[in-house]
Amino acid sequence: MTNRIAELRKERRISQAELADGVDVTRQTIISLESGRYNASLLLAHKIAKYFGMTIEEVFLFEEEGNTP
Amino acid sequence: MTNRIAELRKERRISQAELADGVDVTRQTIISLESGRYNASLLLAHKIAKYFGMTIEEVFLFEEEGNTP
DNA sequence: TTTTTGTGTCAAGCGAGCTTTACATATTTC
DNA sequence: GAAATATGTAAAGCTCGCTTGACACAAAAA
Repeated sequence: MTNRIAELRKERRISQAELADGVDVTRQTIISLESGRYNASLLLAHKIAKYFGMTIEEVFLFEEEGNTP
Repeated sequence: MTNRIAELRKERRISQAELADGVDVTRQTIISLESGRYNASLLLAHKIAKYFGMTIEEVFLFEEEGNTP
C-alpha cells in the first residue's frame, strides 16, 4: 500500500507541520506515513482524506496486494 | 466510528467465518469489529469494502467525531 | 437426542500505529 | 553571519489491531 500524501501536500504548498496540525497528529507521524514506515489507521486516513477534500481511496493506493493464493 | 459489517453480512446471508475467510483474518477479528471493540486497520477496511463491492466510506461511517476544539 | 452451524466470551502475546524528546542539516530570510 | 523554516533520523514507551486457543450456548439438521 502506498499513499499520495507528500505529493498532495507539495501540490498545495502545505508543510508537514501544517498537515500534522490539521489532522491532529505529530509531525513524526506524517513523516512516517510519507516515507512508508507504516500505514495510517483508518481514522487518520479518513482525517487526511478529508483534509485534502478527497476520499480515502483517492489518497491511499491499494494496488492489489495480498494475492498469494 | 461505526461500521455496517454485520448489517451487510446479514443482508447477504454470509456467516462471520465466511467473511473472515474471505478477507483473511480470524473470526475473532470480525466479531471484534462488529461489536465495536476496535477499528479495522486501513488494509483490512479496504479488503472488507472490496469483499462487499463497496468503498471504505460506504462501509465505515465516520460521523464527524473529534470535533473538540 | 445427538451433531453441526453460527455467534459470543475470556485471556495471553506480538507487532503496528502514534507520541515525546532530542538532535542534524539544508534553505530561506533578516 | 545569525535566525527561522522545513525536512529528516533515532530511540523509548504506550495502546490498539490481530492472532491463537479454549470454552459456552442457542438453533437447525440429522
